[in-house]
Amino acid sequence: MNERRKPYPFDRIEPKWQAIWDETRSFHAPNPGEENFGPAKPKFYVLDMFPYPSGAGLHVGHPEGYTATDIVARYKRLLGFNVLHPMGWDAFGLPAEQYAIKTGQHPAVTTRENIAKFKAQLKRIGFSYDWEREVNTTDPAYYKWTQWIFLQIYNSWFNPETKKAEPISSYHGADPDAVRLAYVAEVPVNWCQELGTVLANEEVIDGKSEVGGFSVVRRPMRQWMLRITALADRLLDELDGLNWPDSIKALQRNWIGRSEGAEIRFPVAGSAGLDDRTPERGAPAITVFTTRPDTLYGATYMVLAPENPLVDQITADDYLESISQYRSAIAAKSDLERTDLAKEKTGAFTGAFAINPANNERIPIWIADYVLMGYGTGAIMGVPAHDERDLEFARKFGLGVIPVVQAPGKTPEESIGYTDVGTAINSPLLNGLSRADATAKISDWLEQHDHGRRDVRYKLRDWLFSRQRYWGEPFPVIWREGKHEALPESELPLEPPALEDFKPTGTGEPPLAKAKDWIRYSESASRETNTMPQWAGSCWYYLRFCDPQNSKRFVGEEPERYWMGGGKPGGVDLYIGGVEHAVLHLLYARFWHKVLFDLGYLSTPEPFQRLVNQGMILGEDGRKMSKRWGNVIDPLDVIEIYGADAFRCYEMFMGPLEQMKPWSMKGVEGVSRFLARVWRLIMEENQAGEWILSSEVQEAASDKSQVKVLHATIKKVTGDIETLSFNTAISQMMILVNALTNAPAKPVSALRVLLLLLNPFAPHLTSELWQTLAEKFAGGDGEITRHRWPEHDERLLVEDEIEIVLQVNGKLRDKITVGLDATEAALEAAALANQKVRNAVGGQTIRKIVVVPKKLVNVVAN
RNA sequence: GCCGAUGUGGCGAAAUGGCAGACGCAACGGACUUAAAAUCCGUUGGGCUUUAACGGCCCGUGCCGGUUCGAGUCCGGCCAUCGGCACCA
Repeated sequence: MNERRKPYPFDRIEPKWQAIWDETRSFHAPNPGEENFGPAKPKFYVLDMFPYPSGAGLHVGHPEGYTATDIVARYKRLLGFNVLHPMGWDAFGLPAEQYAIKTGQHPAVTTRENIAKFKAQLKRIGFSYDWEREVNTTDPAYYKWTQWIFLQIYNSWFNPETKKAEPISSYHGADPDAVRLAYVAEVPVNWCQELGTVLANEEVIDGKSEVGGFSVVRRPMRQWMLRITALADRLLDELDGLNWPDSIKALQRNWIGRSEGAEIRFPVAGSAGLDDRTPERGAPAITVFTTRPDTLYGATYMVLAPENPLVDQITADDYLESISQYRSAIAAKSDLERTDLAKEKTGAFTGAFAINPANNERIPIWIADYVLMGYGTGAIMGVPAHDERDLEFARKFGLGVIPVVQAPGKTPEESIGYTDVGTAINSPLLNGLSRADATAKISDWLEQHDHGRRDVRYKLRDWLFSRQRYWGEPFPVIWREGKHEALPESELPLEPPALEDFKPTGTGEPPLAKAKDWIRYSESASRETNTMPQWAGSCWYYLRFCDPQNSKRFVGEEPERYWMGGGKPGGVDLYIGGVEHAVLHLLYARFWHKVLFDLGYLSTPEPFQRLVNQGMILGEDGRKMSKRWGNVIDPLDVIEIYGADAFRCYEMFMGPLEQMKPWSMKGVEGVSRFLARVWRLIMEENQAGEWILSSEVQEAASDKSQVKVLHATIKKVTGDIETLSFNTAISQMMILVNALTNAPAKPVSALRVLLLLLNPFAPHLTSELWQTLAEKFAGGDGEITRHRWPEHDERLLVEDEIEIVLQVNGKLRDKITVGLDATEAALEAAALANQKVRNAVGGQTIRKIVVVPKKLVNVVAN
């Protein structure tokens, strides 16, 4: 590529200003009590989702959100806010460890290198982070508090009466370990052999690991769990008050998956061939969960999940073999095969019967893999007339259909999906009732007769919180005689052992188990060898940013109150990041936050008040950027050619922040041209080819049309930054620059306003030009960042004459210019006198004339 | 299947129910230049029309309908694309 002349010297001014900002601590946000803290200033906390510092460095997706928050941060500072705008590193996690295993380098080393690279790249883009607040989740001074928070969770329980997390000391039951918010359970988990670890449900996509895409199997293991389900209702209900995209709220609601219904108990009647004999061995009843208790009369069979332990107790001797065969066949299937919707229903009869409590009918009990052990009670009542899946099963195995609610003029089978229009039939207690009434009545009846009770179930599972990996926070827990205990707070941070070999063991035993000395805690106690998942550190980093150096507390009370609480509605004022965290990070962080809030450590119940997701940036070919397509754009390459300011502005000019949009180098060039035009408004080249202040820059007054466009721009840019409509803000500044370019004289006052408006977008360019103007013209002393955001004067936007649109039957016919004070009658008269309007009306009769003052006249005729 | 988002020129896009396509890209024309690049100025949704000239007329925001003096925008019903969830009882 031939060396072309830079349109303006960004390669000189960008490093210059980045150095000045560092030296003068331009973007340090003082905490209450700190030097230079202004108590009168309102606070604004604007946060990015901190990155995982991968070896590949930044891609163009990172700076999209970061530029948006940086513009808001710089704008709010100019408005006089005390702005918290921090950055840090989510540095624990699988990729660093996988890389370490491959290269033999310790993950701490690669992590340190990657962070240095990321940080240099971010600085190169000119972000105004307060680097004095940098945090790193793998720093013992940080994860000390991650471990401490785990202990707070471990030492609490959810009190159903207060609906709050409380210290475990307020629990008066026999076994506190049964109610802790962090507990150990032997549960079927997602085991990934390739990664050598278990994974949370949220980390498994289509039966494969989210990281690496390796296959994941179900396997029972003893694991640490966090009781997030206890907070399910609050996590659901408190979404309502948040300023988040509806789509993200919907994703979380969907993930929590609240269903209201009832638990119903069906007594087991006896085995086939042993009519009506009460069984002697166990299994007195099967409990099901249903969202449709009003269809109880239609239950013609029952189904247990194949894994349900009750199967062993109820299966009749003659059926033991066929049931056993079916269960083995199902166990051999992967999750993916099992959940394949297209496949036919399968199942096997247990030989046992249950009694429908509503009508005392004997109904057969089957097992089938369309019933899942993990949801509800692992058992259902089969109601073929009201559930398509049950109908399919009943048809295949001939299990009868009794309509309970029937649509008018439809057969029972046709009634499925139309039940709402009918009223109950074939249901002695419920006949004639609407669905809502029938549900209420049967629920009351079940409770009165002790056959069941109202119940709520969630799709949300408790959070599987342990991993069999090396590169994570060790649990601050020891084991003594088979029981877990919290490590004393004084022993935090608990650092992992310095292992030479940190590869997964392949057996499910964590790598830390290899560190025999480290494991041994005392004569009688040993350490927990699992580690925490990557999510742990990111669950609370936004809190640490408020007070990152505090060695006494995870966050000081006063800084927390100031940055997170104080003003209503509180919390992080603006949080921008990728949509991929809709149900993982954002749900986990809310959970931790609520527990800490309940325990009295925090001043607001929700962490993130306003959330925005930036859209993905695609390659120039419209495909997702990927090495495979060779369409990956490296931000540093772009900055090399066009400069950081052009890069920032282009990313914001591409289109709406939240929208997915393709990259265009031509587009970058266009924005770069715009910035060069701004430069040349103020600078010109002398004979020697040096840039000097342009002779056209003068201390003159702006003319009327300049004043108008200037104030329109102040108004538009201010409003657009508030709504994050950066693309239209830049458009408006282009209009202003075009107007100034055409003017023979460039008034200093107008230029200064332009520079202030553009400063959040192109901070280097505007800083340099501001300084250049200050050298010759009074009134601009000091850095641009110390000045005030301009305000527009509405009176200067008012036009003397306005253009009025003339329509006939809603179609544009002409435009006329009238005085501002034209009355409605005058407008009407002007319209009727207009030749084009008269032509359009022709011989028709005028029925009506609509006059919208200052806008239009519409003549309706036919 | 359920939930959510999106659909406007050659392209990225803009438009409190009131002039559709601001701004930018690309393209074309012009100025400057020995020439090119850069820069500056202009034209640019489609169609029809001999308009001498200021032009004139029709169509146009995924599709069908509705509300309204007036719909890209509001309402109802479809279609397509993308994303999420999915045998959750």
